[in-house]
Amino acid sequence: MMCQLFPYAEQVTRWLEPDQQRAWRAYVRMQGELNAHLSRQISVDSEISMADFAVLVQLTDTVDGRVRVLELARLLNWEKSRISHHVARMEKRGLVRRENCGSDGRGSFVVLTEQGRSAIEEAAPSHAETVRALVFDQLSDAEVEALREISEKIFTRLTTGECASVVARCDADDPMEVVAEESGCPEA
Amino acid sequence: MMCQLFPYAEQVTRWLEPDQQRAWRAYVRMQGELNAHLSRQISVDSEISMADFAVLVQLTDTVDGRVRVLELARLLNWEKSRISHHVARMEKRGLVRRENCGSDGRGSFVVLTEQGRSAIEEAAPSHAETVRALVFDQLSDAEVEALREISEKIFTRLTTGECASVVARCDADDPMEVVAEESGCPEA
DNA sequence: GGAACGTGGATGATGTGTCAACTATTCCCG
DNA sequence: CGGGAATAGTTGACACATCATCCACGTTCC
Repeated sequence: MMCQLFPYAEQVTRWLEPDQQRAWRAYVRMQGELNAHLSRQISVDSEISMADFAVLVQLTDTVDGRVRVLELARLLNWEKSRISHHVARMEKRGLVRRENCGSDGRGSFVVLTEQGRSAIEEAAPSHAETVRALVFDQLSDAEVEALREISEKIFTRLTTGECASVVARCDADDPMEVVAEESGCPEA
Repeated sequence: MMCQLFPYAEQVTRWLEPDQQRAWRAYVRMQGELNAHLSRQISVDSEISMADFAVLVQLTDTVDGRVRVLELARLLNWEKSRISHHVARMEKRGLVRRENCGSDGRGSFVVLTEQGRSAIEEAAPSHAETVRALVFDQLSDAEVEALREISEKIFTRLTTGECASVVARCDADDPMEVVAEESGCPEA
């Protein structure tokens, strides 16, 4: 590509090296395509979306299938208004329901319904299978390890120091573990 | 995590191995956070979004700053209705304008305006800097190489064979190169 | 020339994410 | 006890992506 954008002599921005540029392009392209593919797969194979799936996983992962709204936001690393809207939509479809919290008049629980439980039980196996087929069947053990290390390094950078302060989200100690947890569920 | 989802004896789904599970969790978490961070950064530091940026890059990358609508969709690997809606919004904000195509009565061009050009010229440097700081400053040369190879392997799997046929998008030979191109602009 | 079919593109409905208020409750401190 | 600050959660406006549908034009082939 010819970069025609910044023909300025006084350009001081540190652009990417050619190697970095190729890697970045490959990554961006891959993650966009992978996200799109996984979203499509789950919504075609079942009646729920990736976001629904994420919420349902968190609910399924508790003993009584009930989680406080902001706790859910924290677990998923979502904004509170996002979780609020999303729970409202899921409630309308019967996947969850809301219950008042007795001990705290402000709070409310999100509770898994039977319909919600069967929805995720239907969706999870093919989703896990897809992740395995698209990602891990392509990679060697060393590459899997490298993927983890690279991801952790970048994630650490994103969530420490001045970066973290920019983030307007619920600070989560364990965000976006959603698919990983289900997909990797080893003892089922 | 205790997987309480599928306590079925007849479970046949091949779940992920523990190592794969950790890698997947790290990846999902990282890419979610990185996407969010880049989107926020670009829209805070400038008047455009990541999607606007992507469109503007493609326009900037041609000699006359004009691209046919579906060509744009192909370049970005977007659906045609997505590009149509998005161009409409960008036109409303003065970043681009549409022009009829003389040689094909059905077609139309998307044309970069002066305002669009200054918008991307304002947005690009800090975006490139952010990508470099968040991603490549964290990685060794070997890791950059690994990231590229991993991404390419997965991308290849996504765009070949039965996978590709599921995709309802414009088949692009060079999709999502957007940020990479700008961020890596070496000769500016 | 014209019917059939493909292509370029727009449109409206719907679901989703973000931001900025806003309400209601609880906490804290004098 | 009273009053401000923090917390839990909702709401509305808006930007965005997807899907199905539609229309205008072009191509092909008879």
